[in-house]
This record gives sequence, structure tokens and C-alpha cells, in this order.
Amino acid sequence: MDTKQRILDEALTLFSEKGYANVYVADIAERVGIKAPSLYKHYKNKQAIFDAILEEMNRRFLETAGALQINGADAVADADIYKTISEDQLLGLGRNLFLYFLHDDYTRRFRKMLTIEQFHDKRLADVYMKQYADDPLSYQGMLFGLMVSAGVLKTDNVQIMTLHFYAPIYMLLTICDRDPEREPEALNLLDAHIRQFNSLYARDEDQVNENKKKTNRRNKS
Amino acid sequence: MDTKQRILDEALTLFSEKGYANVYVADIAERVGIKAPSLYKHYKNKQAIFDAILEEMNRRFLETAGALQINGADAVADADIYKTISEDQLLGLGRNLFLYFLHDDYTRRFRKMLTIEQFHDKRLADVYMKQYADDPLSYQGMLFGLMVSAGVLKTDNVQIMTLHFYAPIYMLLTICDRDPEREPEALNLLDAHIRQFNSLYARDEDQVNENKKKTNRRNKS
DNA sequence: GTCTATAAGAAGATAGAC
DNA sequence: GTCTATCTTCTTATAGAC
Repeated sequence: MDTKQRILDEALTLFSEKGYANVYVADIAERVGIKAPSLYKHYKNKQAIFDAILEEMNRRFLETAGALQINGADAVADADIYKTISEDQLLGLGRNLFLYFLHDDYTRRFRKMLTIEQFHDKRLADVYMKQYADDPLSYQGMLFGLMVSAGVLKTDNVQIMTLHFYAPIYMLLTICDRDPEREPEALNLLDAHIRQFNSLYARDEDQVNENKKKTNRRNKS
Repeated sequence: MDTKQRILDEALTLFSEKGYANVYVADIAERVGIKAPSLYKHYKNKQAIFDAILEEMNRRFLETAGALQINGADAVADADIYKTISEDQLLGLGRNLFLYFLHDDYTRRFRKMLTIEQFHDKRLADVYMKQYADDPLSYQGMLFGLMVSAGVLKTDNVQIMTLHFYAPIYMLLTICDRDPEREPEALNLLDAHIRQFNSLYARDEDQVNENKKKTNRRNKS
């Protein structure tokens, strides 16, 4: 990686850990293995480094079109898959999304930086909202719409159904960002959430009946 | 309000807008109507102001015991109320929680500061998690547990049911924090979410049937 | 408790040699 | 492109008068 790119990479790491104001140009330079003044041959000033990161962020987001590519298939293939989705496939969808957001190195650093600097720079708040709220809800809403049309799930309101699927994933993500040790607990909750989501929205009457039996069995407190 | 308290108040406002590092002692002093050096008669240094805010934050949280007092009733009274909860009462519970978190002046500023500074100071991440994830889930879990025992709602897993109720509220809150103009949209989604939540978890068989009719009526795309 | 003046130091950025 | 040396500005904090 050339120096110009390495500067961005190290700056992103530092910004995501300490926030823009707490990172000094000399810190970035040291990580790259040069002295601070050399850095000014690559970028006009500190703000220019930040802006370049933002640009790269936007470029990557456009490349992956939000959450579209997360499961490795394109939208059309997804549409076919989800016409006959099973609980296991729904679990896979949720887990993939969650683990990609949580573990992908760039995504994680970007998100932390967005979180820290969002009230300081409105552009970041916008990117955050798009990346972690609007785009996932919109893409998943499309998938769930197909599932409802295909008759594998049922609901009055696909938008709310999508919110019911995604909001817990989002919330568990923010928990793990703040305390990575809670990841195992979050993964358990994630699975339980998706299974229960599937029970609640499954069109299959057998599933509904299966569910009632369980409820009767367990609700004896 | 005495000067010492006014310093905390203005400092909190500024910290929540710009972050600790971007707020200068002179800025705080100016808002209070004094010069920076005078401020050092009240607090040892800038960090001491921050720590005092954190202390006050913890004090307030203990006072209100998390979300316990949000609806103006104590836990025991709540327990009685929610044994026979209606959809409207559930709507009230969700709206009160949401609007209190969003509009209460102290709560809003505290939350913004926590969000900005959470990766800089682990104590803040902990307070954030407790205030916006663990305490609400724990308190509402207790209420929903009572409702399930009383037979007004049904589920295999109260913890996940609580997550299904609260995670959308939390997510809509983070949306409005970043873009207050989306509050009307969020309130509409909040209501639709709670109504659908109630349909999904209602024990009443009439409700379930009512729901099926609606589904059949609307799902004609 | 508040002020003015100022010390002390940190951090961003530039100049100019190599 | 990288370095050392240095400038400049900003910010915290203190000294000491009132």
C-alpha cells in the first residue's frame, strides 16, 4: 500500500478510536512511519485527511450498494431464494448481516468514527442513517415484500415487519460496538429473535399451531 | 441557579453539541457570563467539570431508577395496570418512553454527550448501555412478564418479546437524535409498530382473527 | 469570586536542506 | 518525499490585584 493510502488507513483507525480532535497529525505520521511534516506532502492538512476518508467511505458504500451484497448474491438471486425461505435461511440472513457489520474491519472502523463525529459533522450523521437505518430497511423491506407476496410470511404492514426484523439486529449491534464481550450473548439473542420473528410472521398454519403448543407448555408460571 | 451549577449546565450543552475536546474552558465561561480564570474557583480544571457532569448524571439516573418513573406511576401500580392492558395503554407506554427520552432536556443532552464520548471514556459507554439498553429491557421485561402471567399477552420468550417491543423504539430514537425533522415519521412508525406488536402477541383469539381478516384484505399485491 | 495579565505547553502547519 | 528546525496559534491554567 502506498503512503497516501496508508495515511488514510491509520488515520481512520485512530479517528475511530479517539475521535478527530483527539488524534494529532504526529500520531498518524508515527503509525505510518514518517514524521508529521512529511504528511503534508500527501495531504494539504488534517481536515483533508478526514475528507478523503469520507470520500473513500462513500465510494465503498456505493460499491457495495448498502447491504445489497452482504450475502454474496445479487438482488435478483436473493429474490428467488427468499420466495421459499425457511427459518434457517432467515437465521442466515440475520446472522450474515450482523456479523458483517460487526466484524468487517472497514465497516467497523467507519461506523465507530461515524458514531463519534456524527453531531460534529452533519455529513456523517447522514451517512450513518443511510448505512445503518434506511438502506438495510429498504433492502430487507424489498425481500420481505417478496416473501409476503410468495406467501411464506404474512403481515398487514411489510414496513413494520421489516422494522421488527431489523431493529433488534441494529440494537444488538450497538451493544456489541460498545462492549465486544457481549457478542456471545448478542448472538444468542439474535437467534432467538429471528426464530420468534419467524413464528410470529409465518403464514404456515402448522407453524402457528406448533407455536401455540409451545406457549401452552411453557407458560405455567 | 448558582454559578457552580450553571457551569455544569452550560458545559453539558456544549459537550453534547461539540464533544469535550472541541469545547474550550473560555466557551463555557462565556456562556455562564464570567471569564475563564473565574471558573477555576469553582472547579479544579476542565476534567473536573466533565466528571461532575458524569456524577450528576449517575445521581439523576439513580433517582429515576432508569425508566421506572417515566409514566409517573411506581412499579407496583404499573404492575396492576398492565395486568389488563389494552392496545391504547401499550401505545401510551411506548410513546411516553420515546417522547421522554427524545424531549426531556437533560436526558437528550446527556445521551448526545454519551454518544459522542463513549469510545473515549469507557464509563460513558457503560452508562449509555445501562440507560438505553439494559435498564429499559429489564424494566419492560418485568412488565411484559406480568402481562403474560395475567394472560393479556402470550409468548414463549418474554425476553425476546421485550426486545421486539423496545428495539424499534430505540432505533427510532437514534434516528430522531440524528435528524429531528424525522420525528413525525418516527411517531407514525412507532404507533404502527406497537399496534402490530399487540396483534402479534395478543392472546385474545378475536384479535388474532381480526388480524387475519385485515391481512387477507390488504395483501393483494 | 471575578478580573487582567501572562505563563506553559500543545498541536497544526511551513521553510528549506537533503 | 522525508527530514529537522521553527513559527504561529490556540488552549489550559496560574498569579496576583480588586
